[in-house]
Amino acid sequence: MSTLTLHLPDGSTRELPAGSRAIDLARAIGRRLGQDALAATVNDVLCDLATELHDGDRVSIVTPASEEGRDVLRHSTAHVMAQAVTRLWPGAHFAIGPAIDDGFYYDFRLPGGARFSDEDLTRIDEEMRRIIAEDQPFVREEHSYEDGLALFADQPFKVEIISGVREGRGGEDESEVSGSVVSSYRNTESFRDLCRGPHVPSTGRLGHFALMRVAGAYWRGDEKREQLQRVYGTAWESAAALAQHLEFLEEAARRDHRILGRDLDLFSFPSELGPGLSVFHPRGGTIRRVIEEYSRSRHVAADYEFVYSPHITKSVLFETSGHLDWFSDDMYPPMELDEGQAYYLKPMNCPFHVLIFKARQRSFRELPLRLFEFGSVYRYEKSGAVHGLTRVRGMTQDDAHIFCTRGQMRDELAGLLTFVLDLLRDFGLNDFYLELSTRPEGKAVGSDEDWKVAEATLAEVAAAAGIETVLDEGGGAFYGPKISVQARDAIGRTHQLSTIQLDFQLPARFEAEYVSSENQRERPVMIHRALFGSVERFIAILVEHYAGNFPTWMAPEQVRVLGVRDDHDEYVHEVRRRLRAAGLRAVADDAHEPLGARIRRAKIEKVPYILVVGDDDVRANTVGVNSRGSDTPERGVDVDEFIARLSDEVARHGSPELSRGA
RNA sequence: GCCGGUGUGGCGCAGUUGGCAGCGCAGGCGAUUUGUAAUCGUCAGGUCGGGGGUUCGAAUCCCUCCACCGGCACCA
Repeated sequence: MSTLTLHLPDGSTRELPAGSRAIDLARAIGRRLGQDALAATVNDVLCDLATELHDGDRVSIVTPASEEGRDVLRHSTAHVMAQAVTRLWPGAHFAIGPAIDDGFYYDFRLPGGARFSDEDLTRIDEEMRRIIAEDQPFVREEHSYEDGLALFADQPFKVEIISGVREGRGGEDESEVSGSVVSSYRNTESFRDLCRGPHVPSTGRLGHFALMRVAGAYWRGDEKREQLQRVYGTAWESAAALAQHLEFLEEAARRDHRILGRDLDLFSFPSELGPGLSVFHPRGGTIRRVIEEYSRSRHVAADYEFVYSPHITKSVLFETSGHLDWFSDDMYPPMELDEGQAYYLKPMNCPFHVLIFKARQRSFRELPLRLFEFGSVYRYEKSGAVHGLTRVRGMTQDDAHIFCTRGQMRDELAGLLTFVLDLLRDFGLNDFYLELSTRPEGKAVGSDEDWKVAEATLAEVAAAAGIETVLDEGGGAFYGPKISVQARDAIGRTHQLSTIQLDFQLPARFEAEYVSSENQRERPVMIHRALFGSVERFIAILVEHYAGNFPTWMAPEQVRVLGVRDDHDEYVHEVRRRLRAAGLRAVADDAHEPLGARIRRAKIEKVPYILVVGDDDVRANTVGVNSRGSDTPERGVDVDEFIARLSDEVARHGSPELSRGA
């Protein structure tokens, strides 16, 4: 056959001479595409532009400004980095270097146990730019298993990868080795890397990258194995895209809740308390109280019962629950009391709620029984894990456990998911996807049958919710699978928020029972759920989502009242008194400073409304309104009208009746 | 826990080859009386993360511990 018929993504076909490669197709389609092309997808497989095409192939050309294109150029940039490092540190061993979100990394072992310093990043960067200027080709070569081992004989990590695949370990689809064929990419006579590809045609196509940081990383992610030196970089298709990403990182840094928490006087981590232990200051405390009160009101409306449990318990509770078997290393060590009785600080609330369920005989008529508690828990997080309010050693969960029959669980879960999403939307989060986490192999308890039913039920409910759902294989808890709600924040980052877990195990371990309509003792199903996760972490996410500009209903201080001169102070306090009488959080600033300075301070403190009052206002019973985010103040607003306006704004965001579906 | 980095008034920073710990903001006090993002002056505030060592002398050099930051691992 002398011509090939190729199918393009738009449904059209194109004829090319036999023996044509993907790059020939790109050039045939257009000169510009020929120049832009980085790789191709042939019959849904990503591959090099040099790939030879066959009659009937479905081909699309991969260009830089696409997910696949960025992946290819990031992965190729990682290879360039590996070459740069081996040039600078002859004898360096390199392990793996994949593309990741926003960039790439590569793991190295330097000769003599040397470590990268920050200055080394600059040297590596410069060397990489030299390699890019040399415009070295990426040449794919395939070798036999034995030749592959010989080629990489001086690279022990590569040898391990090659032989590992051969021995059937880690034969996943991302492998560089398939069957007996080992593929590599060669840039120069002296540098090649084991790789499945694809890569850009030559290093000259790269260059919009920045090396970010060096970090330690365990070989193969296993903490029992050697720790390597990992260099992270970011890489993009254009200088503009790179600049935009760096700007995004700066924006994220400006929103950092640890910084804003201090600047806005919300919370702190006194070193006297220890790592991961926070205190909430009055302003942060107000935000927290508003959030908690709102959550309570929504839970009341959804037929939850409110319960309370102590912070410590005898060990038997966590022996029965099984948590001591799994998590004792992550719990605060026990205190020995009463002749050797061990008491533990509680790391979670569920066993307490089971005891409340078991406190008396339960009838099917009581189910579903929904027990809610803002439960403070303590977990001995490893020292390297604590992070601001998002990973702490003491936190409060908005925790509830729902006891229901097997027949009820599907509807209960479906209703719960709606409840969760509604509540999160009320806090201004509205871009979600779900994650379905299944049985963790090797660390799960319970029968296969129970797990199957639980996973299937959750999958069904997730599907019915009509929200994008991704599978998290093996990510469930030891006692059951879970759905977690992932929320995207104002700058597009995702945070795992609510988790909903289905559990057949704890009721069995505690021998929880209810009496059915047939007068039989039956075992209830338990649903664990936390909507905020931890209140502390939720607040951290909201601080960053809003960049500290909390909506008025949550703002610690809603209004600040300033007089133009101090002889307006009496009226200032009068206005403040009326605002507070209307239930608004108002503060007067009567410091003897110029108005501009006091306005500036209020703006920096992100107060939603600044009221300025002067002679005209005293005379007319009005205020000047300077709203956050607006640079044109309103003058002469009637005080009662302002109060009504603000009360309405707060009520619309903060009441269950109005916010639900409104 | 592991790898790397950083610790100087509340915050942000400066501090030469080891030689009297400084600046700005914030804070107190006084003056100023201001219509929409910084009035002026003045005062106070530090065991330079803790401990040990070297030295005539340490914020500075060495050891060690702690905390924090970035990752890894972990995350009921």
